[in-house]
Amino acid sequence: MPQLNGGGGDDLGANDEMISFKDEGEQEEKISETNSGESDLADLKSSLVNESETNQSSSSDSEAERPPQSRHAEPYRDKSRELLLEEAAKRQDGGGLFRGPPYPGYPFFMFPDLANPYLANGSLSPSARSYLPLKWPLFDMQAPLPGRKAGDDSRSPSPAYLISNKVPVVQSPHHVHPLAPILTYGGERFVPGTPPPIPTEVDPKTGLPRPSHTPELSPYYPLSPGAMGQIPHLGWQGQPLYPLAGGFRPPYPTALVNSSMSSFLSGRYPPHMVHPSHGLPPTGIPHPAIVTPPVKQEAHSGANGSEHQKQNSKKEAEEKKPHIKKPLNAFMLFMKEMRAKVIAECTLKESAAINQILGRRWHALSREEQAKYYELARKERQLHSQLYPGWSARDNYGKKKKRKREKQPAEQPAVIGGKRSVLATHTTMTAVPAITLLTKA
DNA sequence: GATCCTTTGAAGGGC
DNA sequence: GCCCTTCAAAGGATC
Repeated sequence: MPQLNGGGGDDLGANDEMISFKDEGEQEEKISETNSGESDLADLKSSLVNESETNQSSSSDSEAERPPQSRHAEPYRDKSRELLLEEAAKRQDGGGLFRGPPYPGYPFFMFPDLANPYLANGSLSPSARSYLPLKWPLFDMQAPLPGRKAGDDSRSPSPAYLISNKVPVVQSPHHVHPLAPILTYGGERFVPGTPPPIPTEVDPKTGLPRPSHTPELSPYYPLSPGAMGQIPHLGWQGQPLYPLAGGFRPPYPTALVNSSMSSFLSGRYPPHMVHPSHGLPPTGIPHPAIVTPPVKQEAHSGANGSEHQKQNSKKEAEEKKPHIKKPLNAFMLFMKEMRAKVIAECTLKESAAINQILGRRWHALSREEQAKYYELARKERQLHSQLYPGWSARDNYGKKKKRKREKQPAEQPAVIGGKRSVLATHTTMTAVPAITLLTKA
């Protein structure tokens, strides 16, 4: 269990999160990756292409030689890492000064007045002004981007790749904030110049009407805090953001900015109002972790009588329960951030291959960088638990139907679930997990 | 259309 | 406390 410190301080150093992952082999790998830059990408790509070569030269890969459970067998308890986390905590809680966030993934942590970015006269505070362009770079801010005139960009205001829900294979890094994926839990872009029909638009996925932001809404959302409750979700890919206190909506309640999350949530989102059975926070904005299952229209045959109807109604009631997803862990947050970048760099689209690359990059991250993701994930879990007190990850068990995996002899590690794992045979890197998977089975 | 693949981490049950 | 299983994201591949 994560050791969430219920006390006043922000528990930044959940020790159990600091898992050892650096053995000698990985250090070597890290060094090599650091030195070679993107060479690992090219290596991996070539390895994915050239199966036989990789298999024959697998001994060079340090990860392949690493004991499968080494990371878990040696839990990381480095004091220096704890100190780093403490330092991060101090920066978050005590600073009060907006500094360039060492990790842009959660700049709001460094933004002490996010909860109330308004001055007494109702205008946006200077710090909020400086923050918002960072937070929503897709907005046409008053200050144009360097080398780009405002309103002069042919890609603006509504380039196709901004409208698309899909992550473009190649996209301009100037337009998409590198952290947009993890900032918003999705890919639905906010397009300043192409306001959707008013007052509602239909979610293509759910088919349900959803409110849309209107042109009246400034990109800065300089609304009074009271008015913000009326603002519909600003998430993308149909996935709303977390509810927001204050004048605009970051992916998490701005209570994350400081350590007053508990008071914020207790005052704004009483547990009974955010209970899973309810599914919606008081703003009417569902948590991004919620996925409402589509209502199936089943043909009722009157022959089976009430028994069948009872079963159906029970089934329907089960289906109507909003599916609250697990909060993302550190690696998932990292993946959301980096996926588009990797896709753009290597033109790979297959998630399995991309995830392998991301896994290597994850290991290549410095401890400080990883700690930031761990911290972000911890906040995520904390918020999730506050929003859905009764929720358990176990609730989602069995909702994903999985095919039964046939047990395979250890001599055939590349065959998983009756299907040949191409990637596992392509790279020694994945041979270990594949084997581990089989041994588990 | 559903599931697999692939990654890491969190969580919970079983022993 | 350790081990195992499941799920979280993502999209092409496969069933």
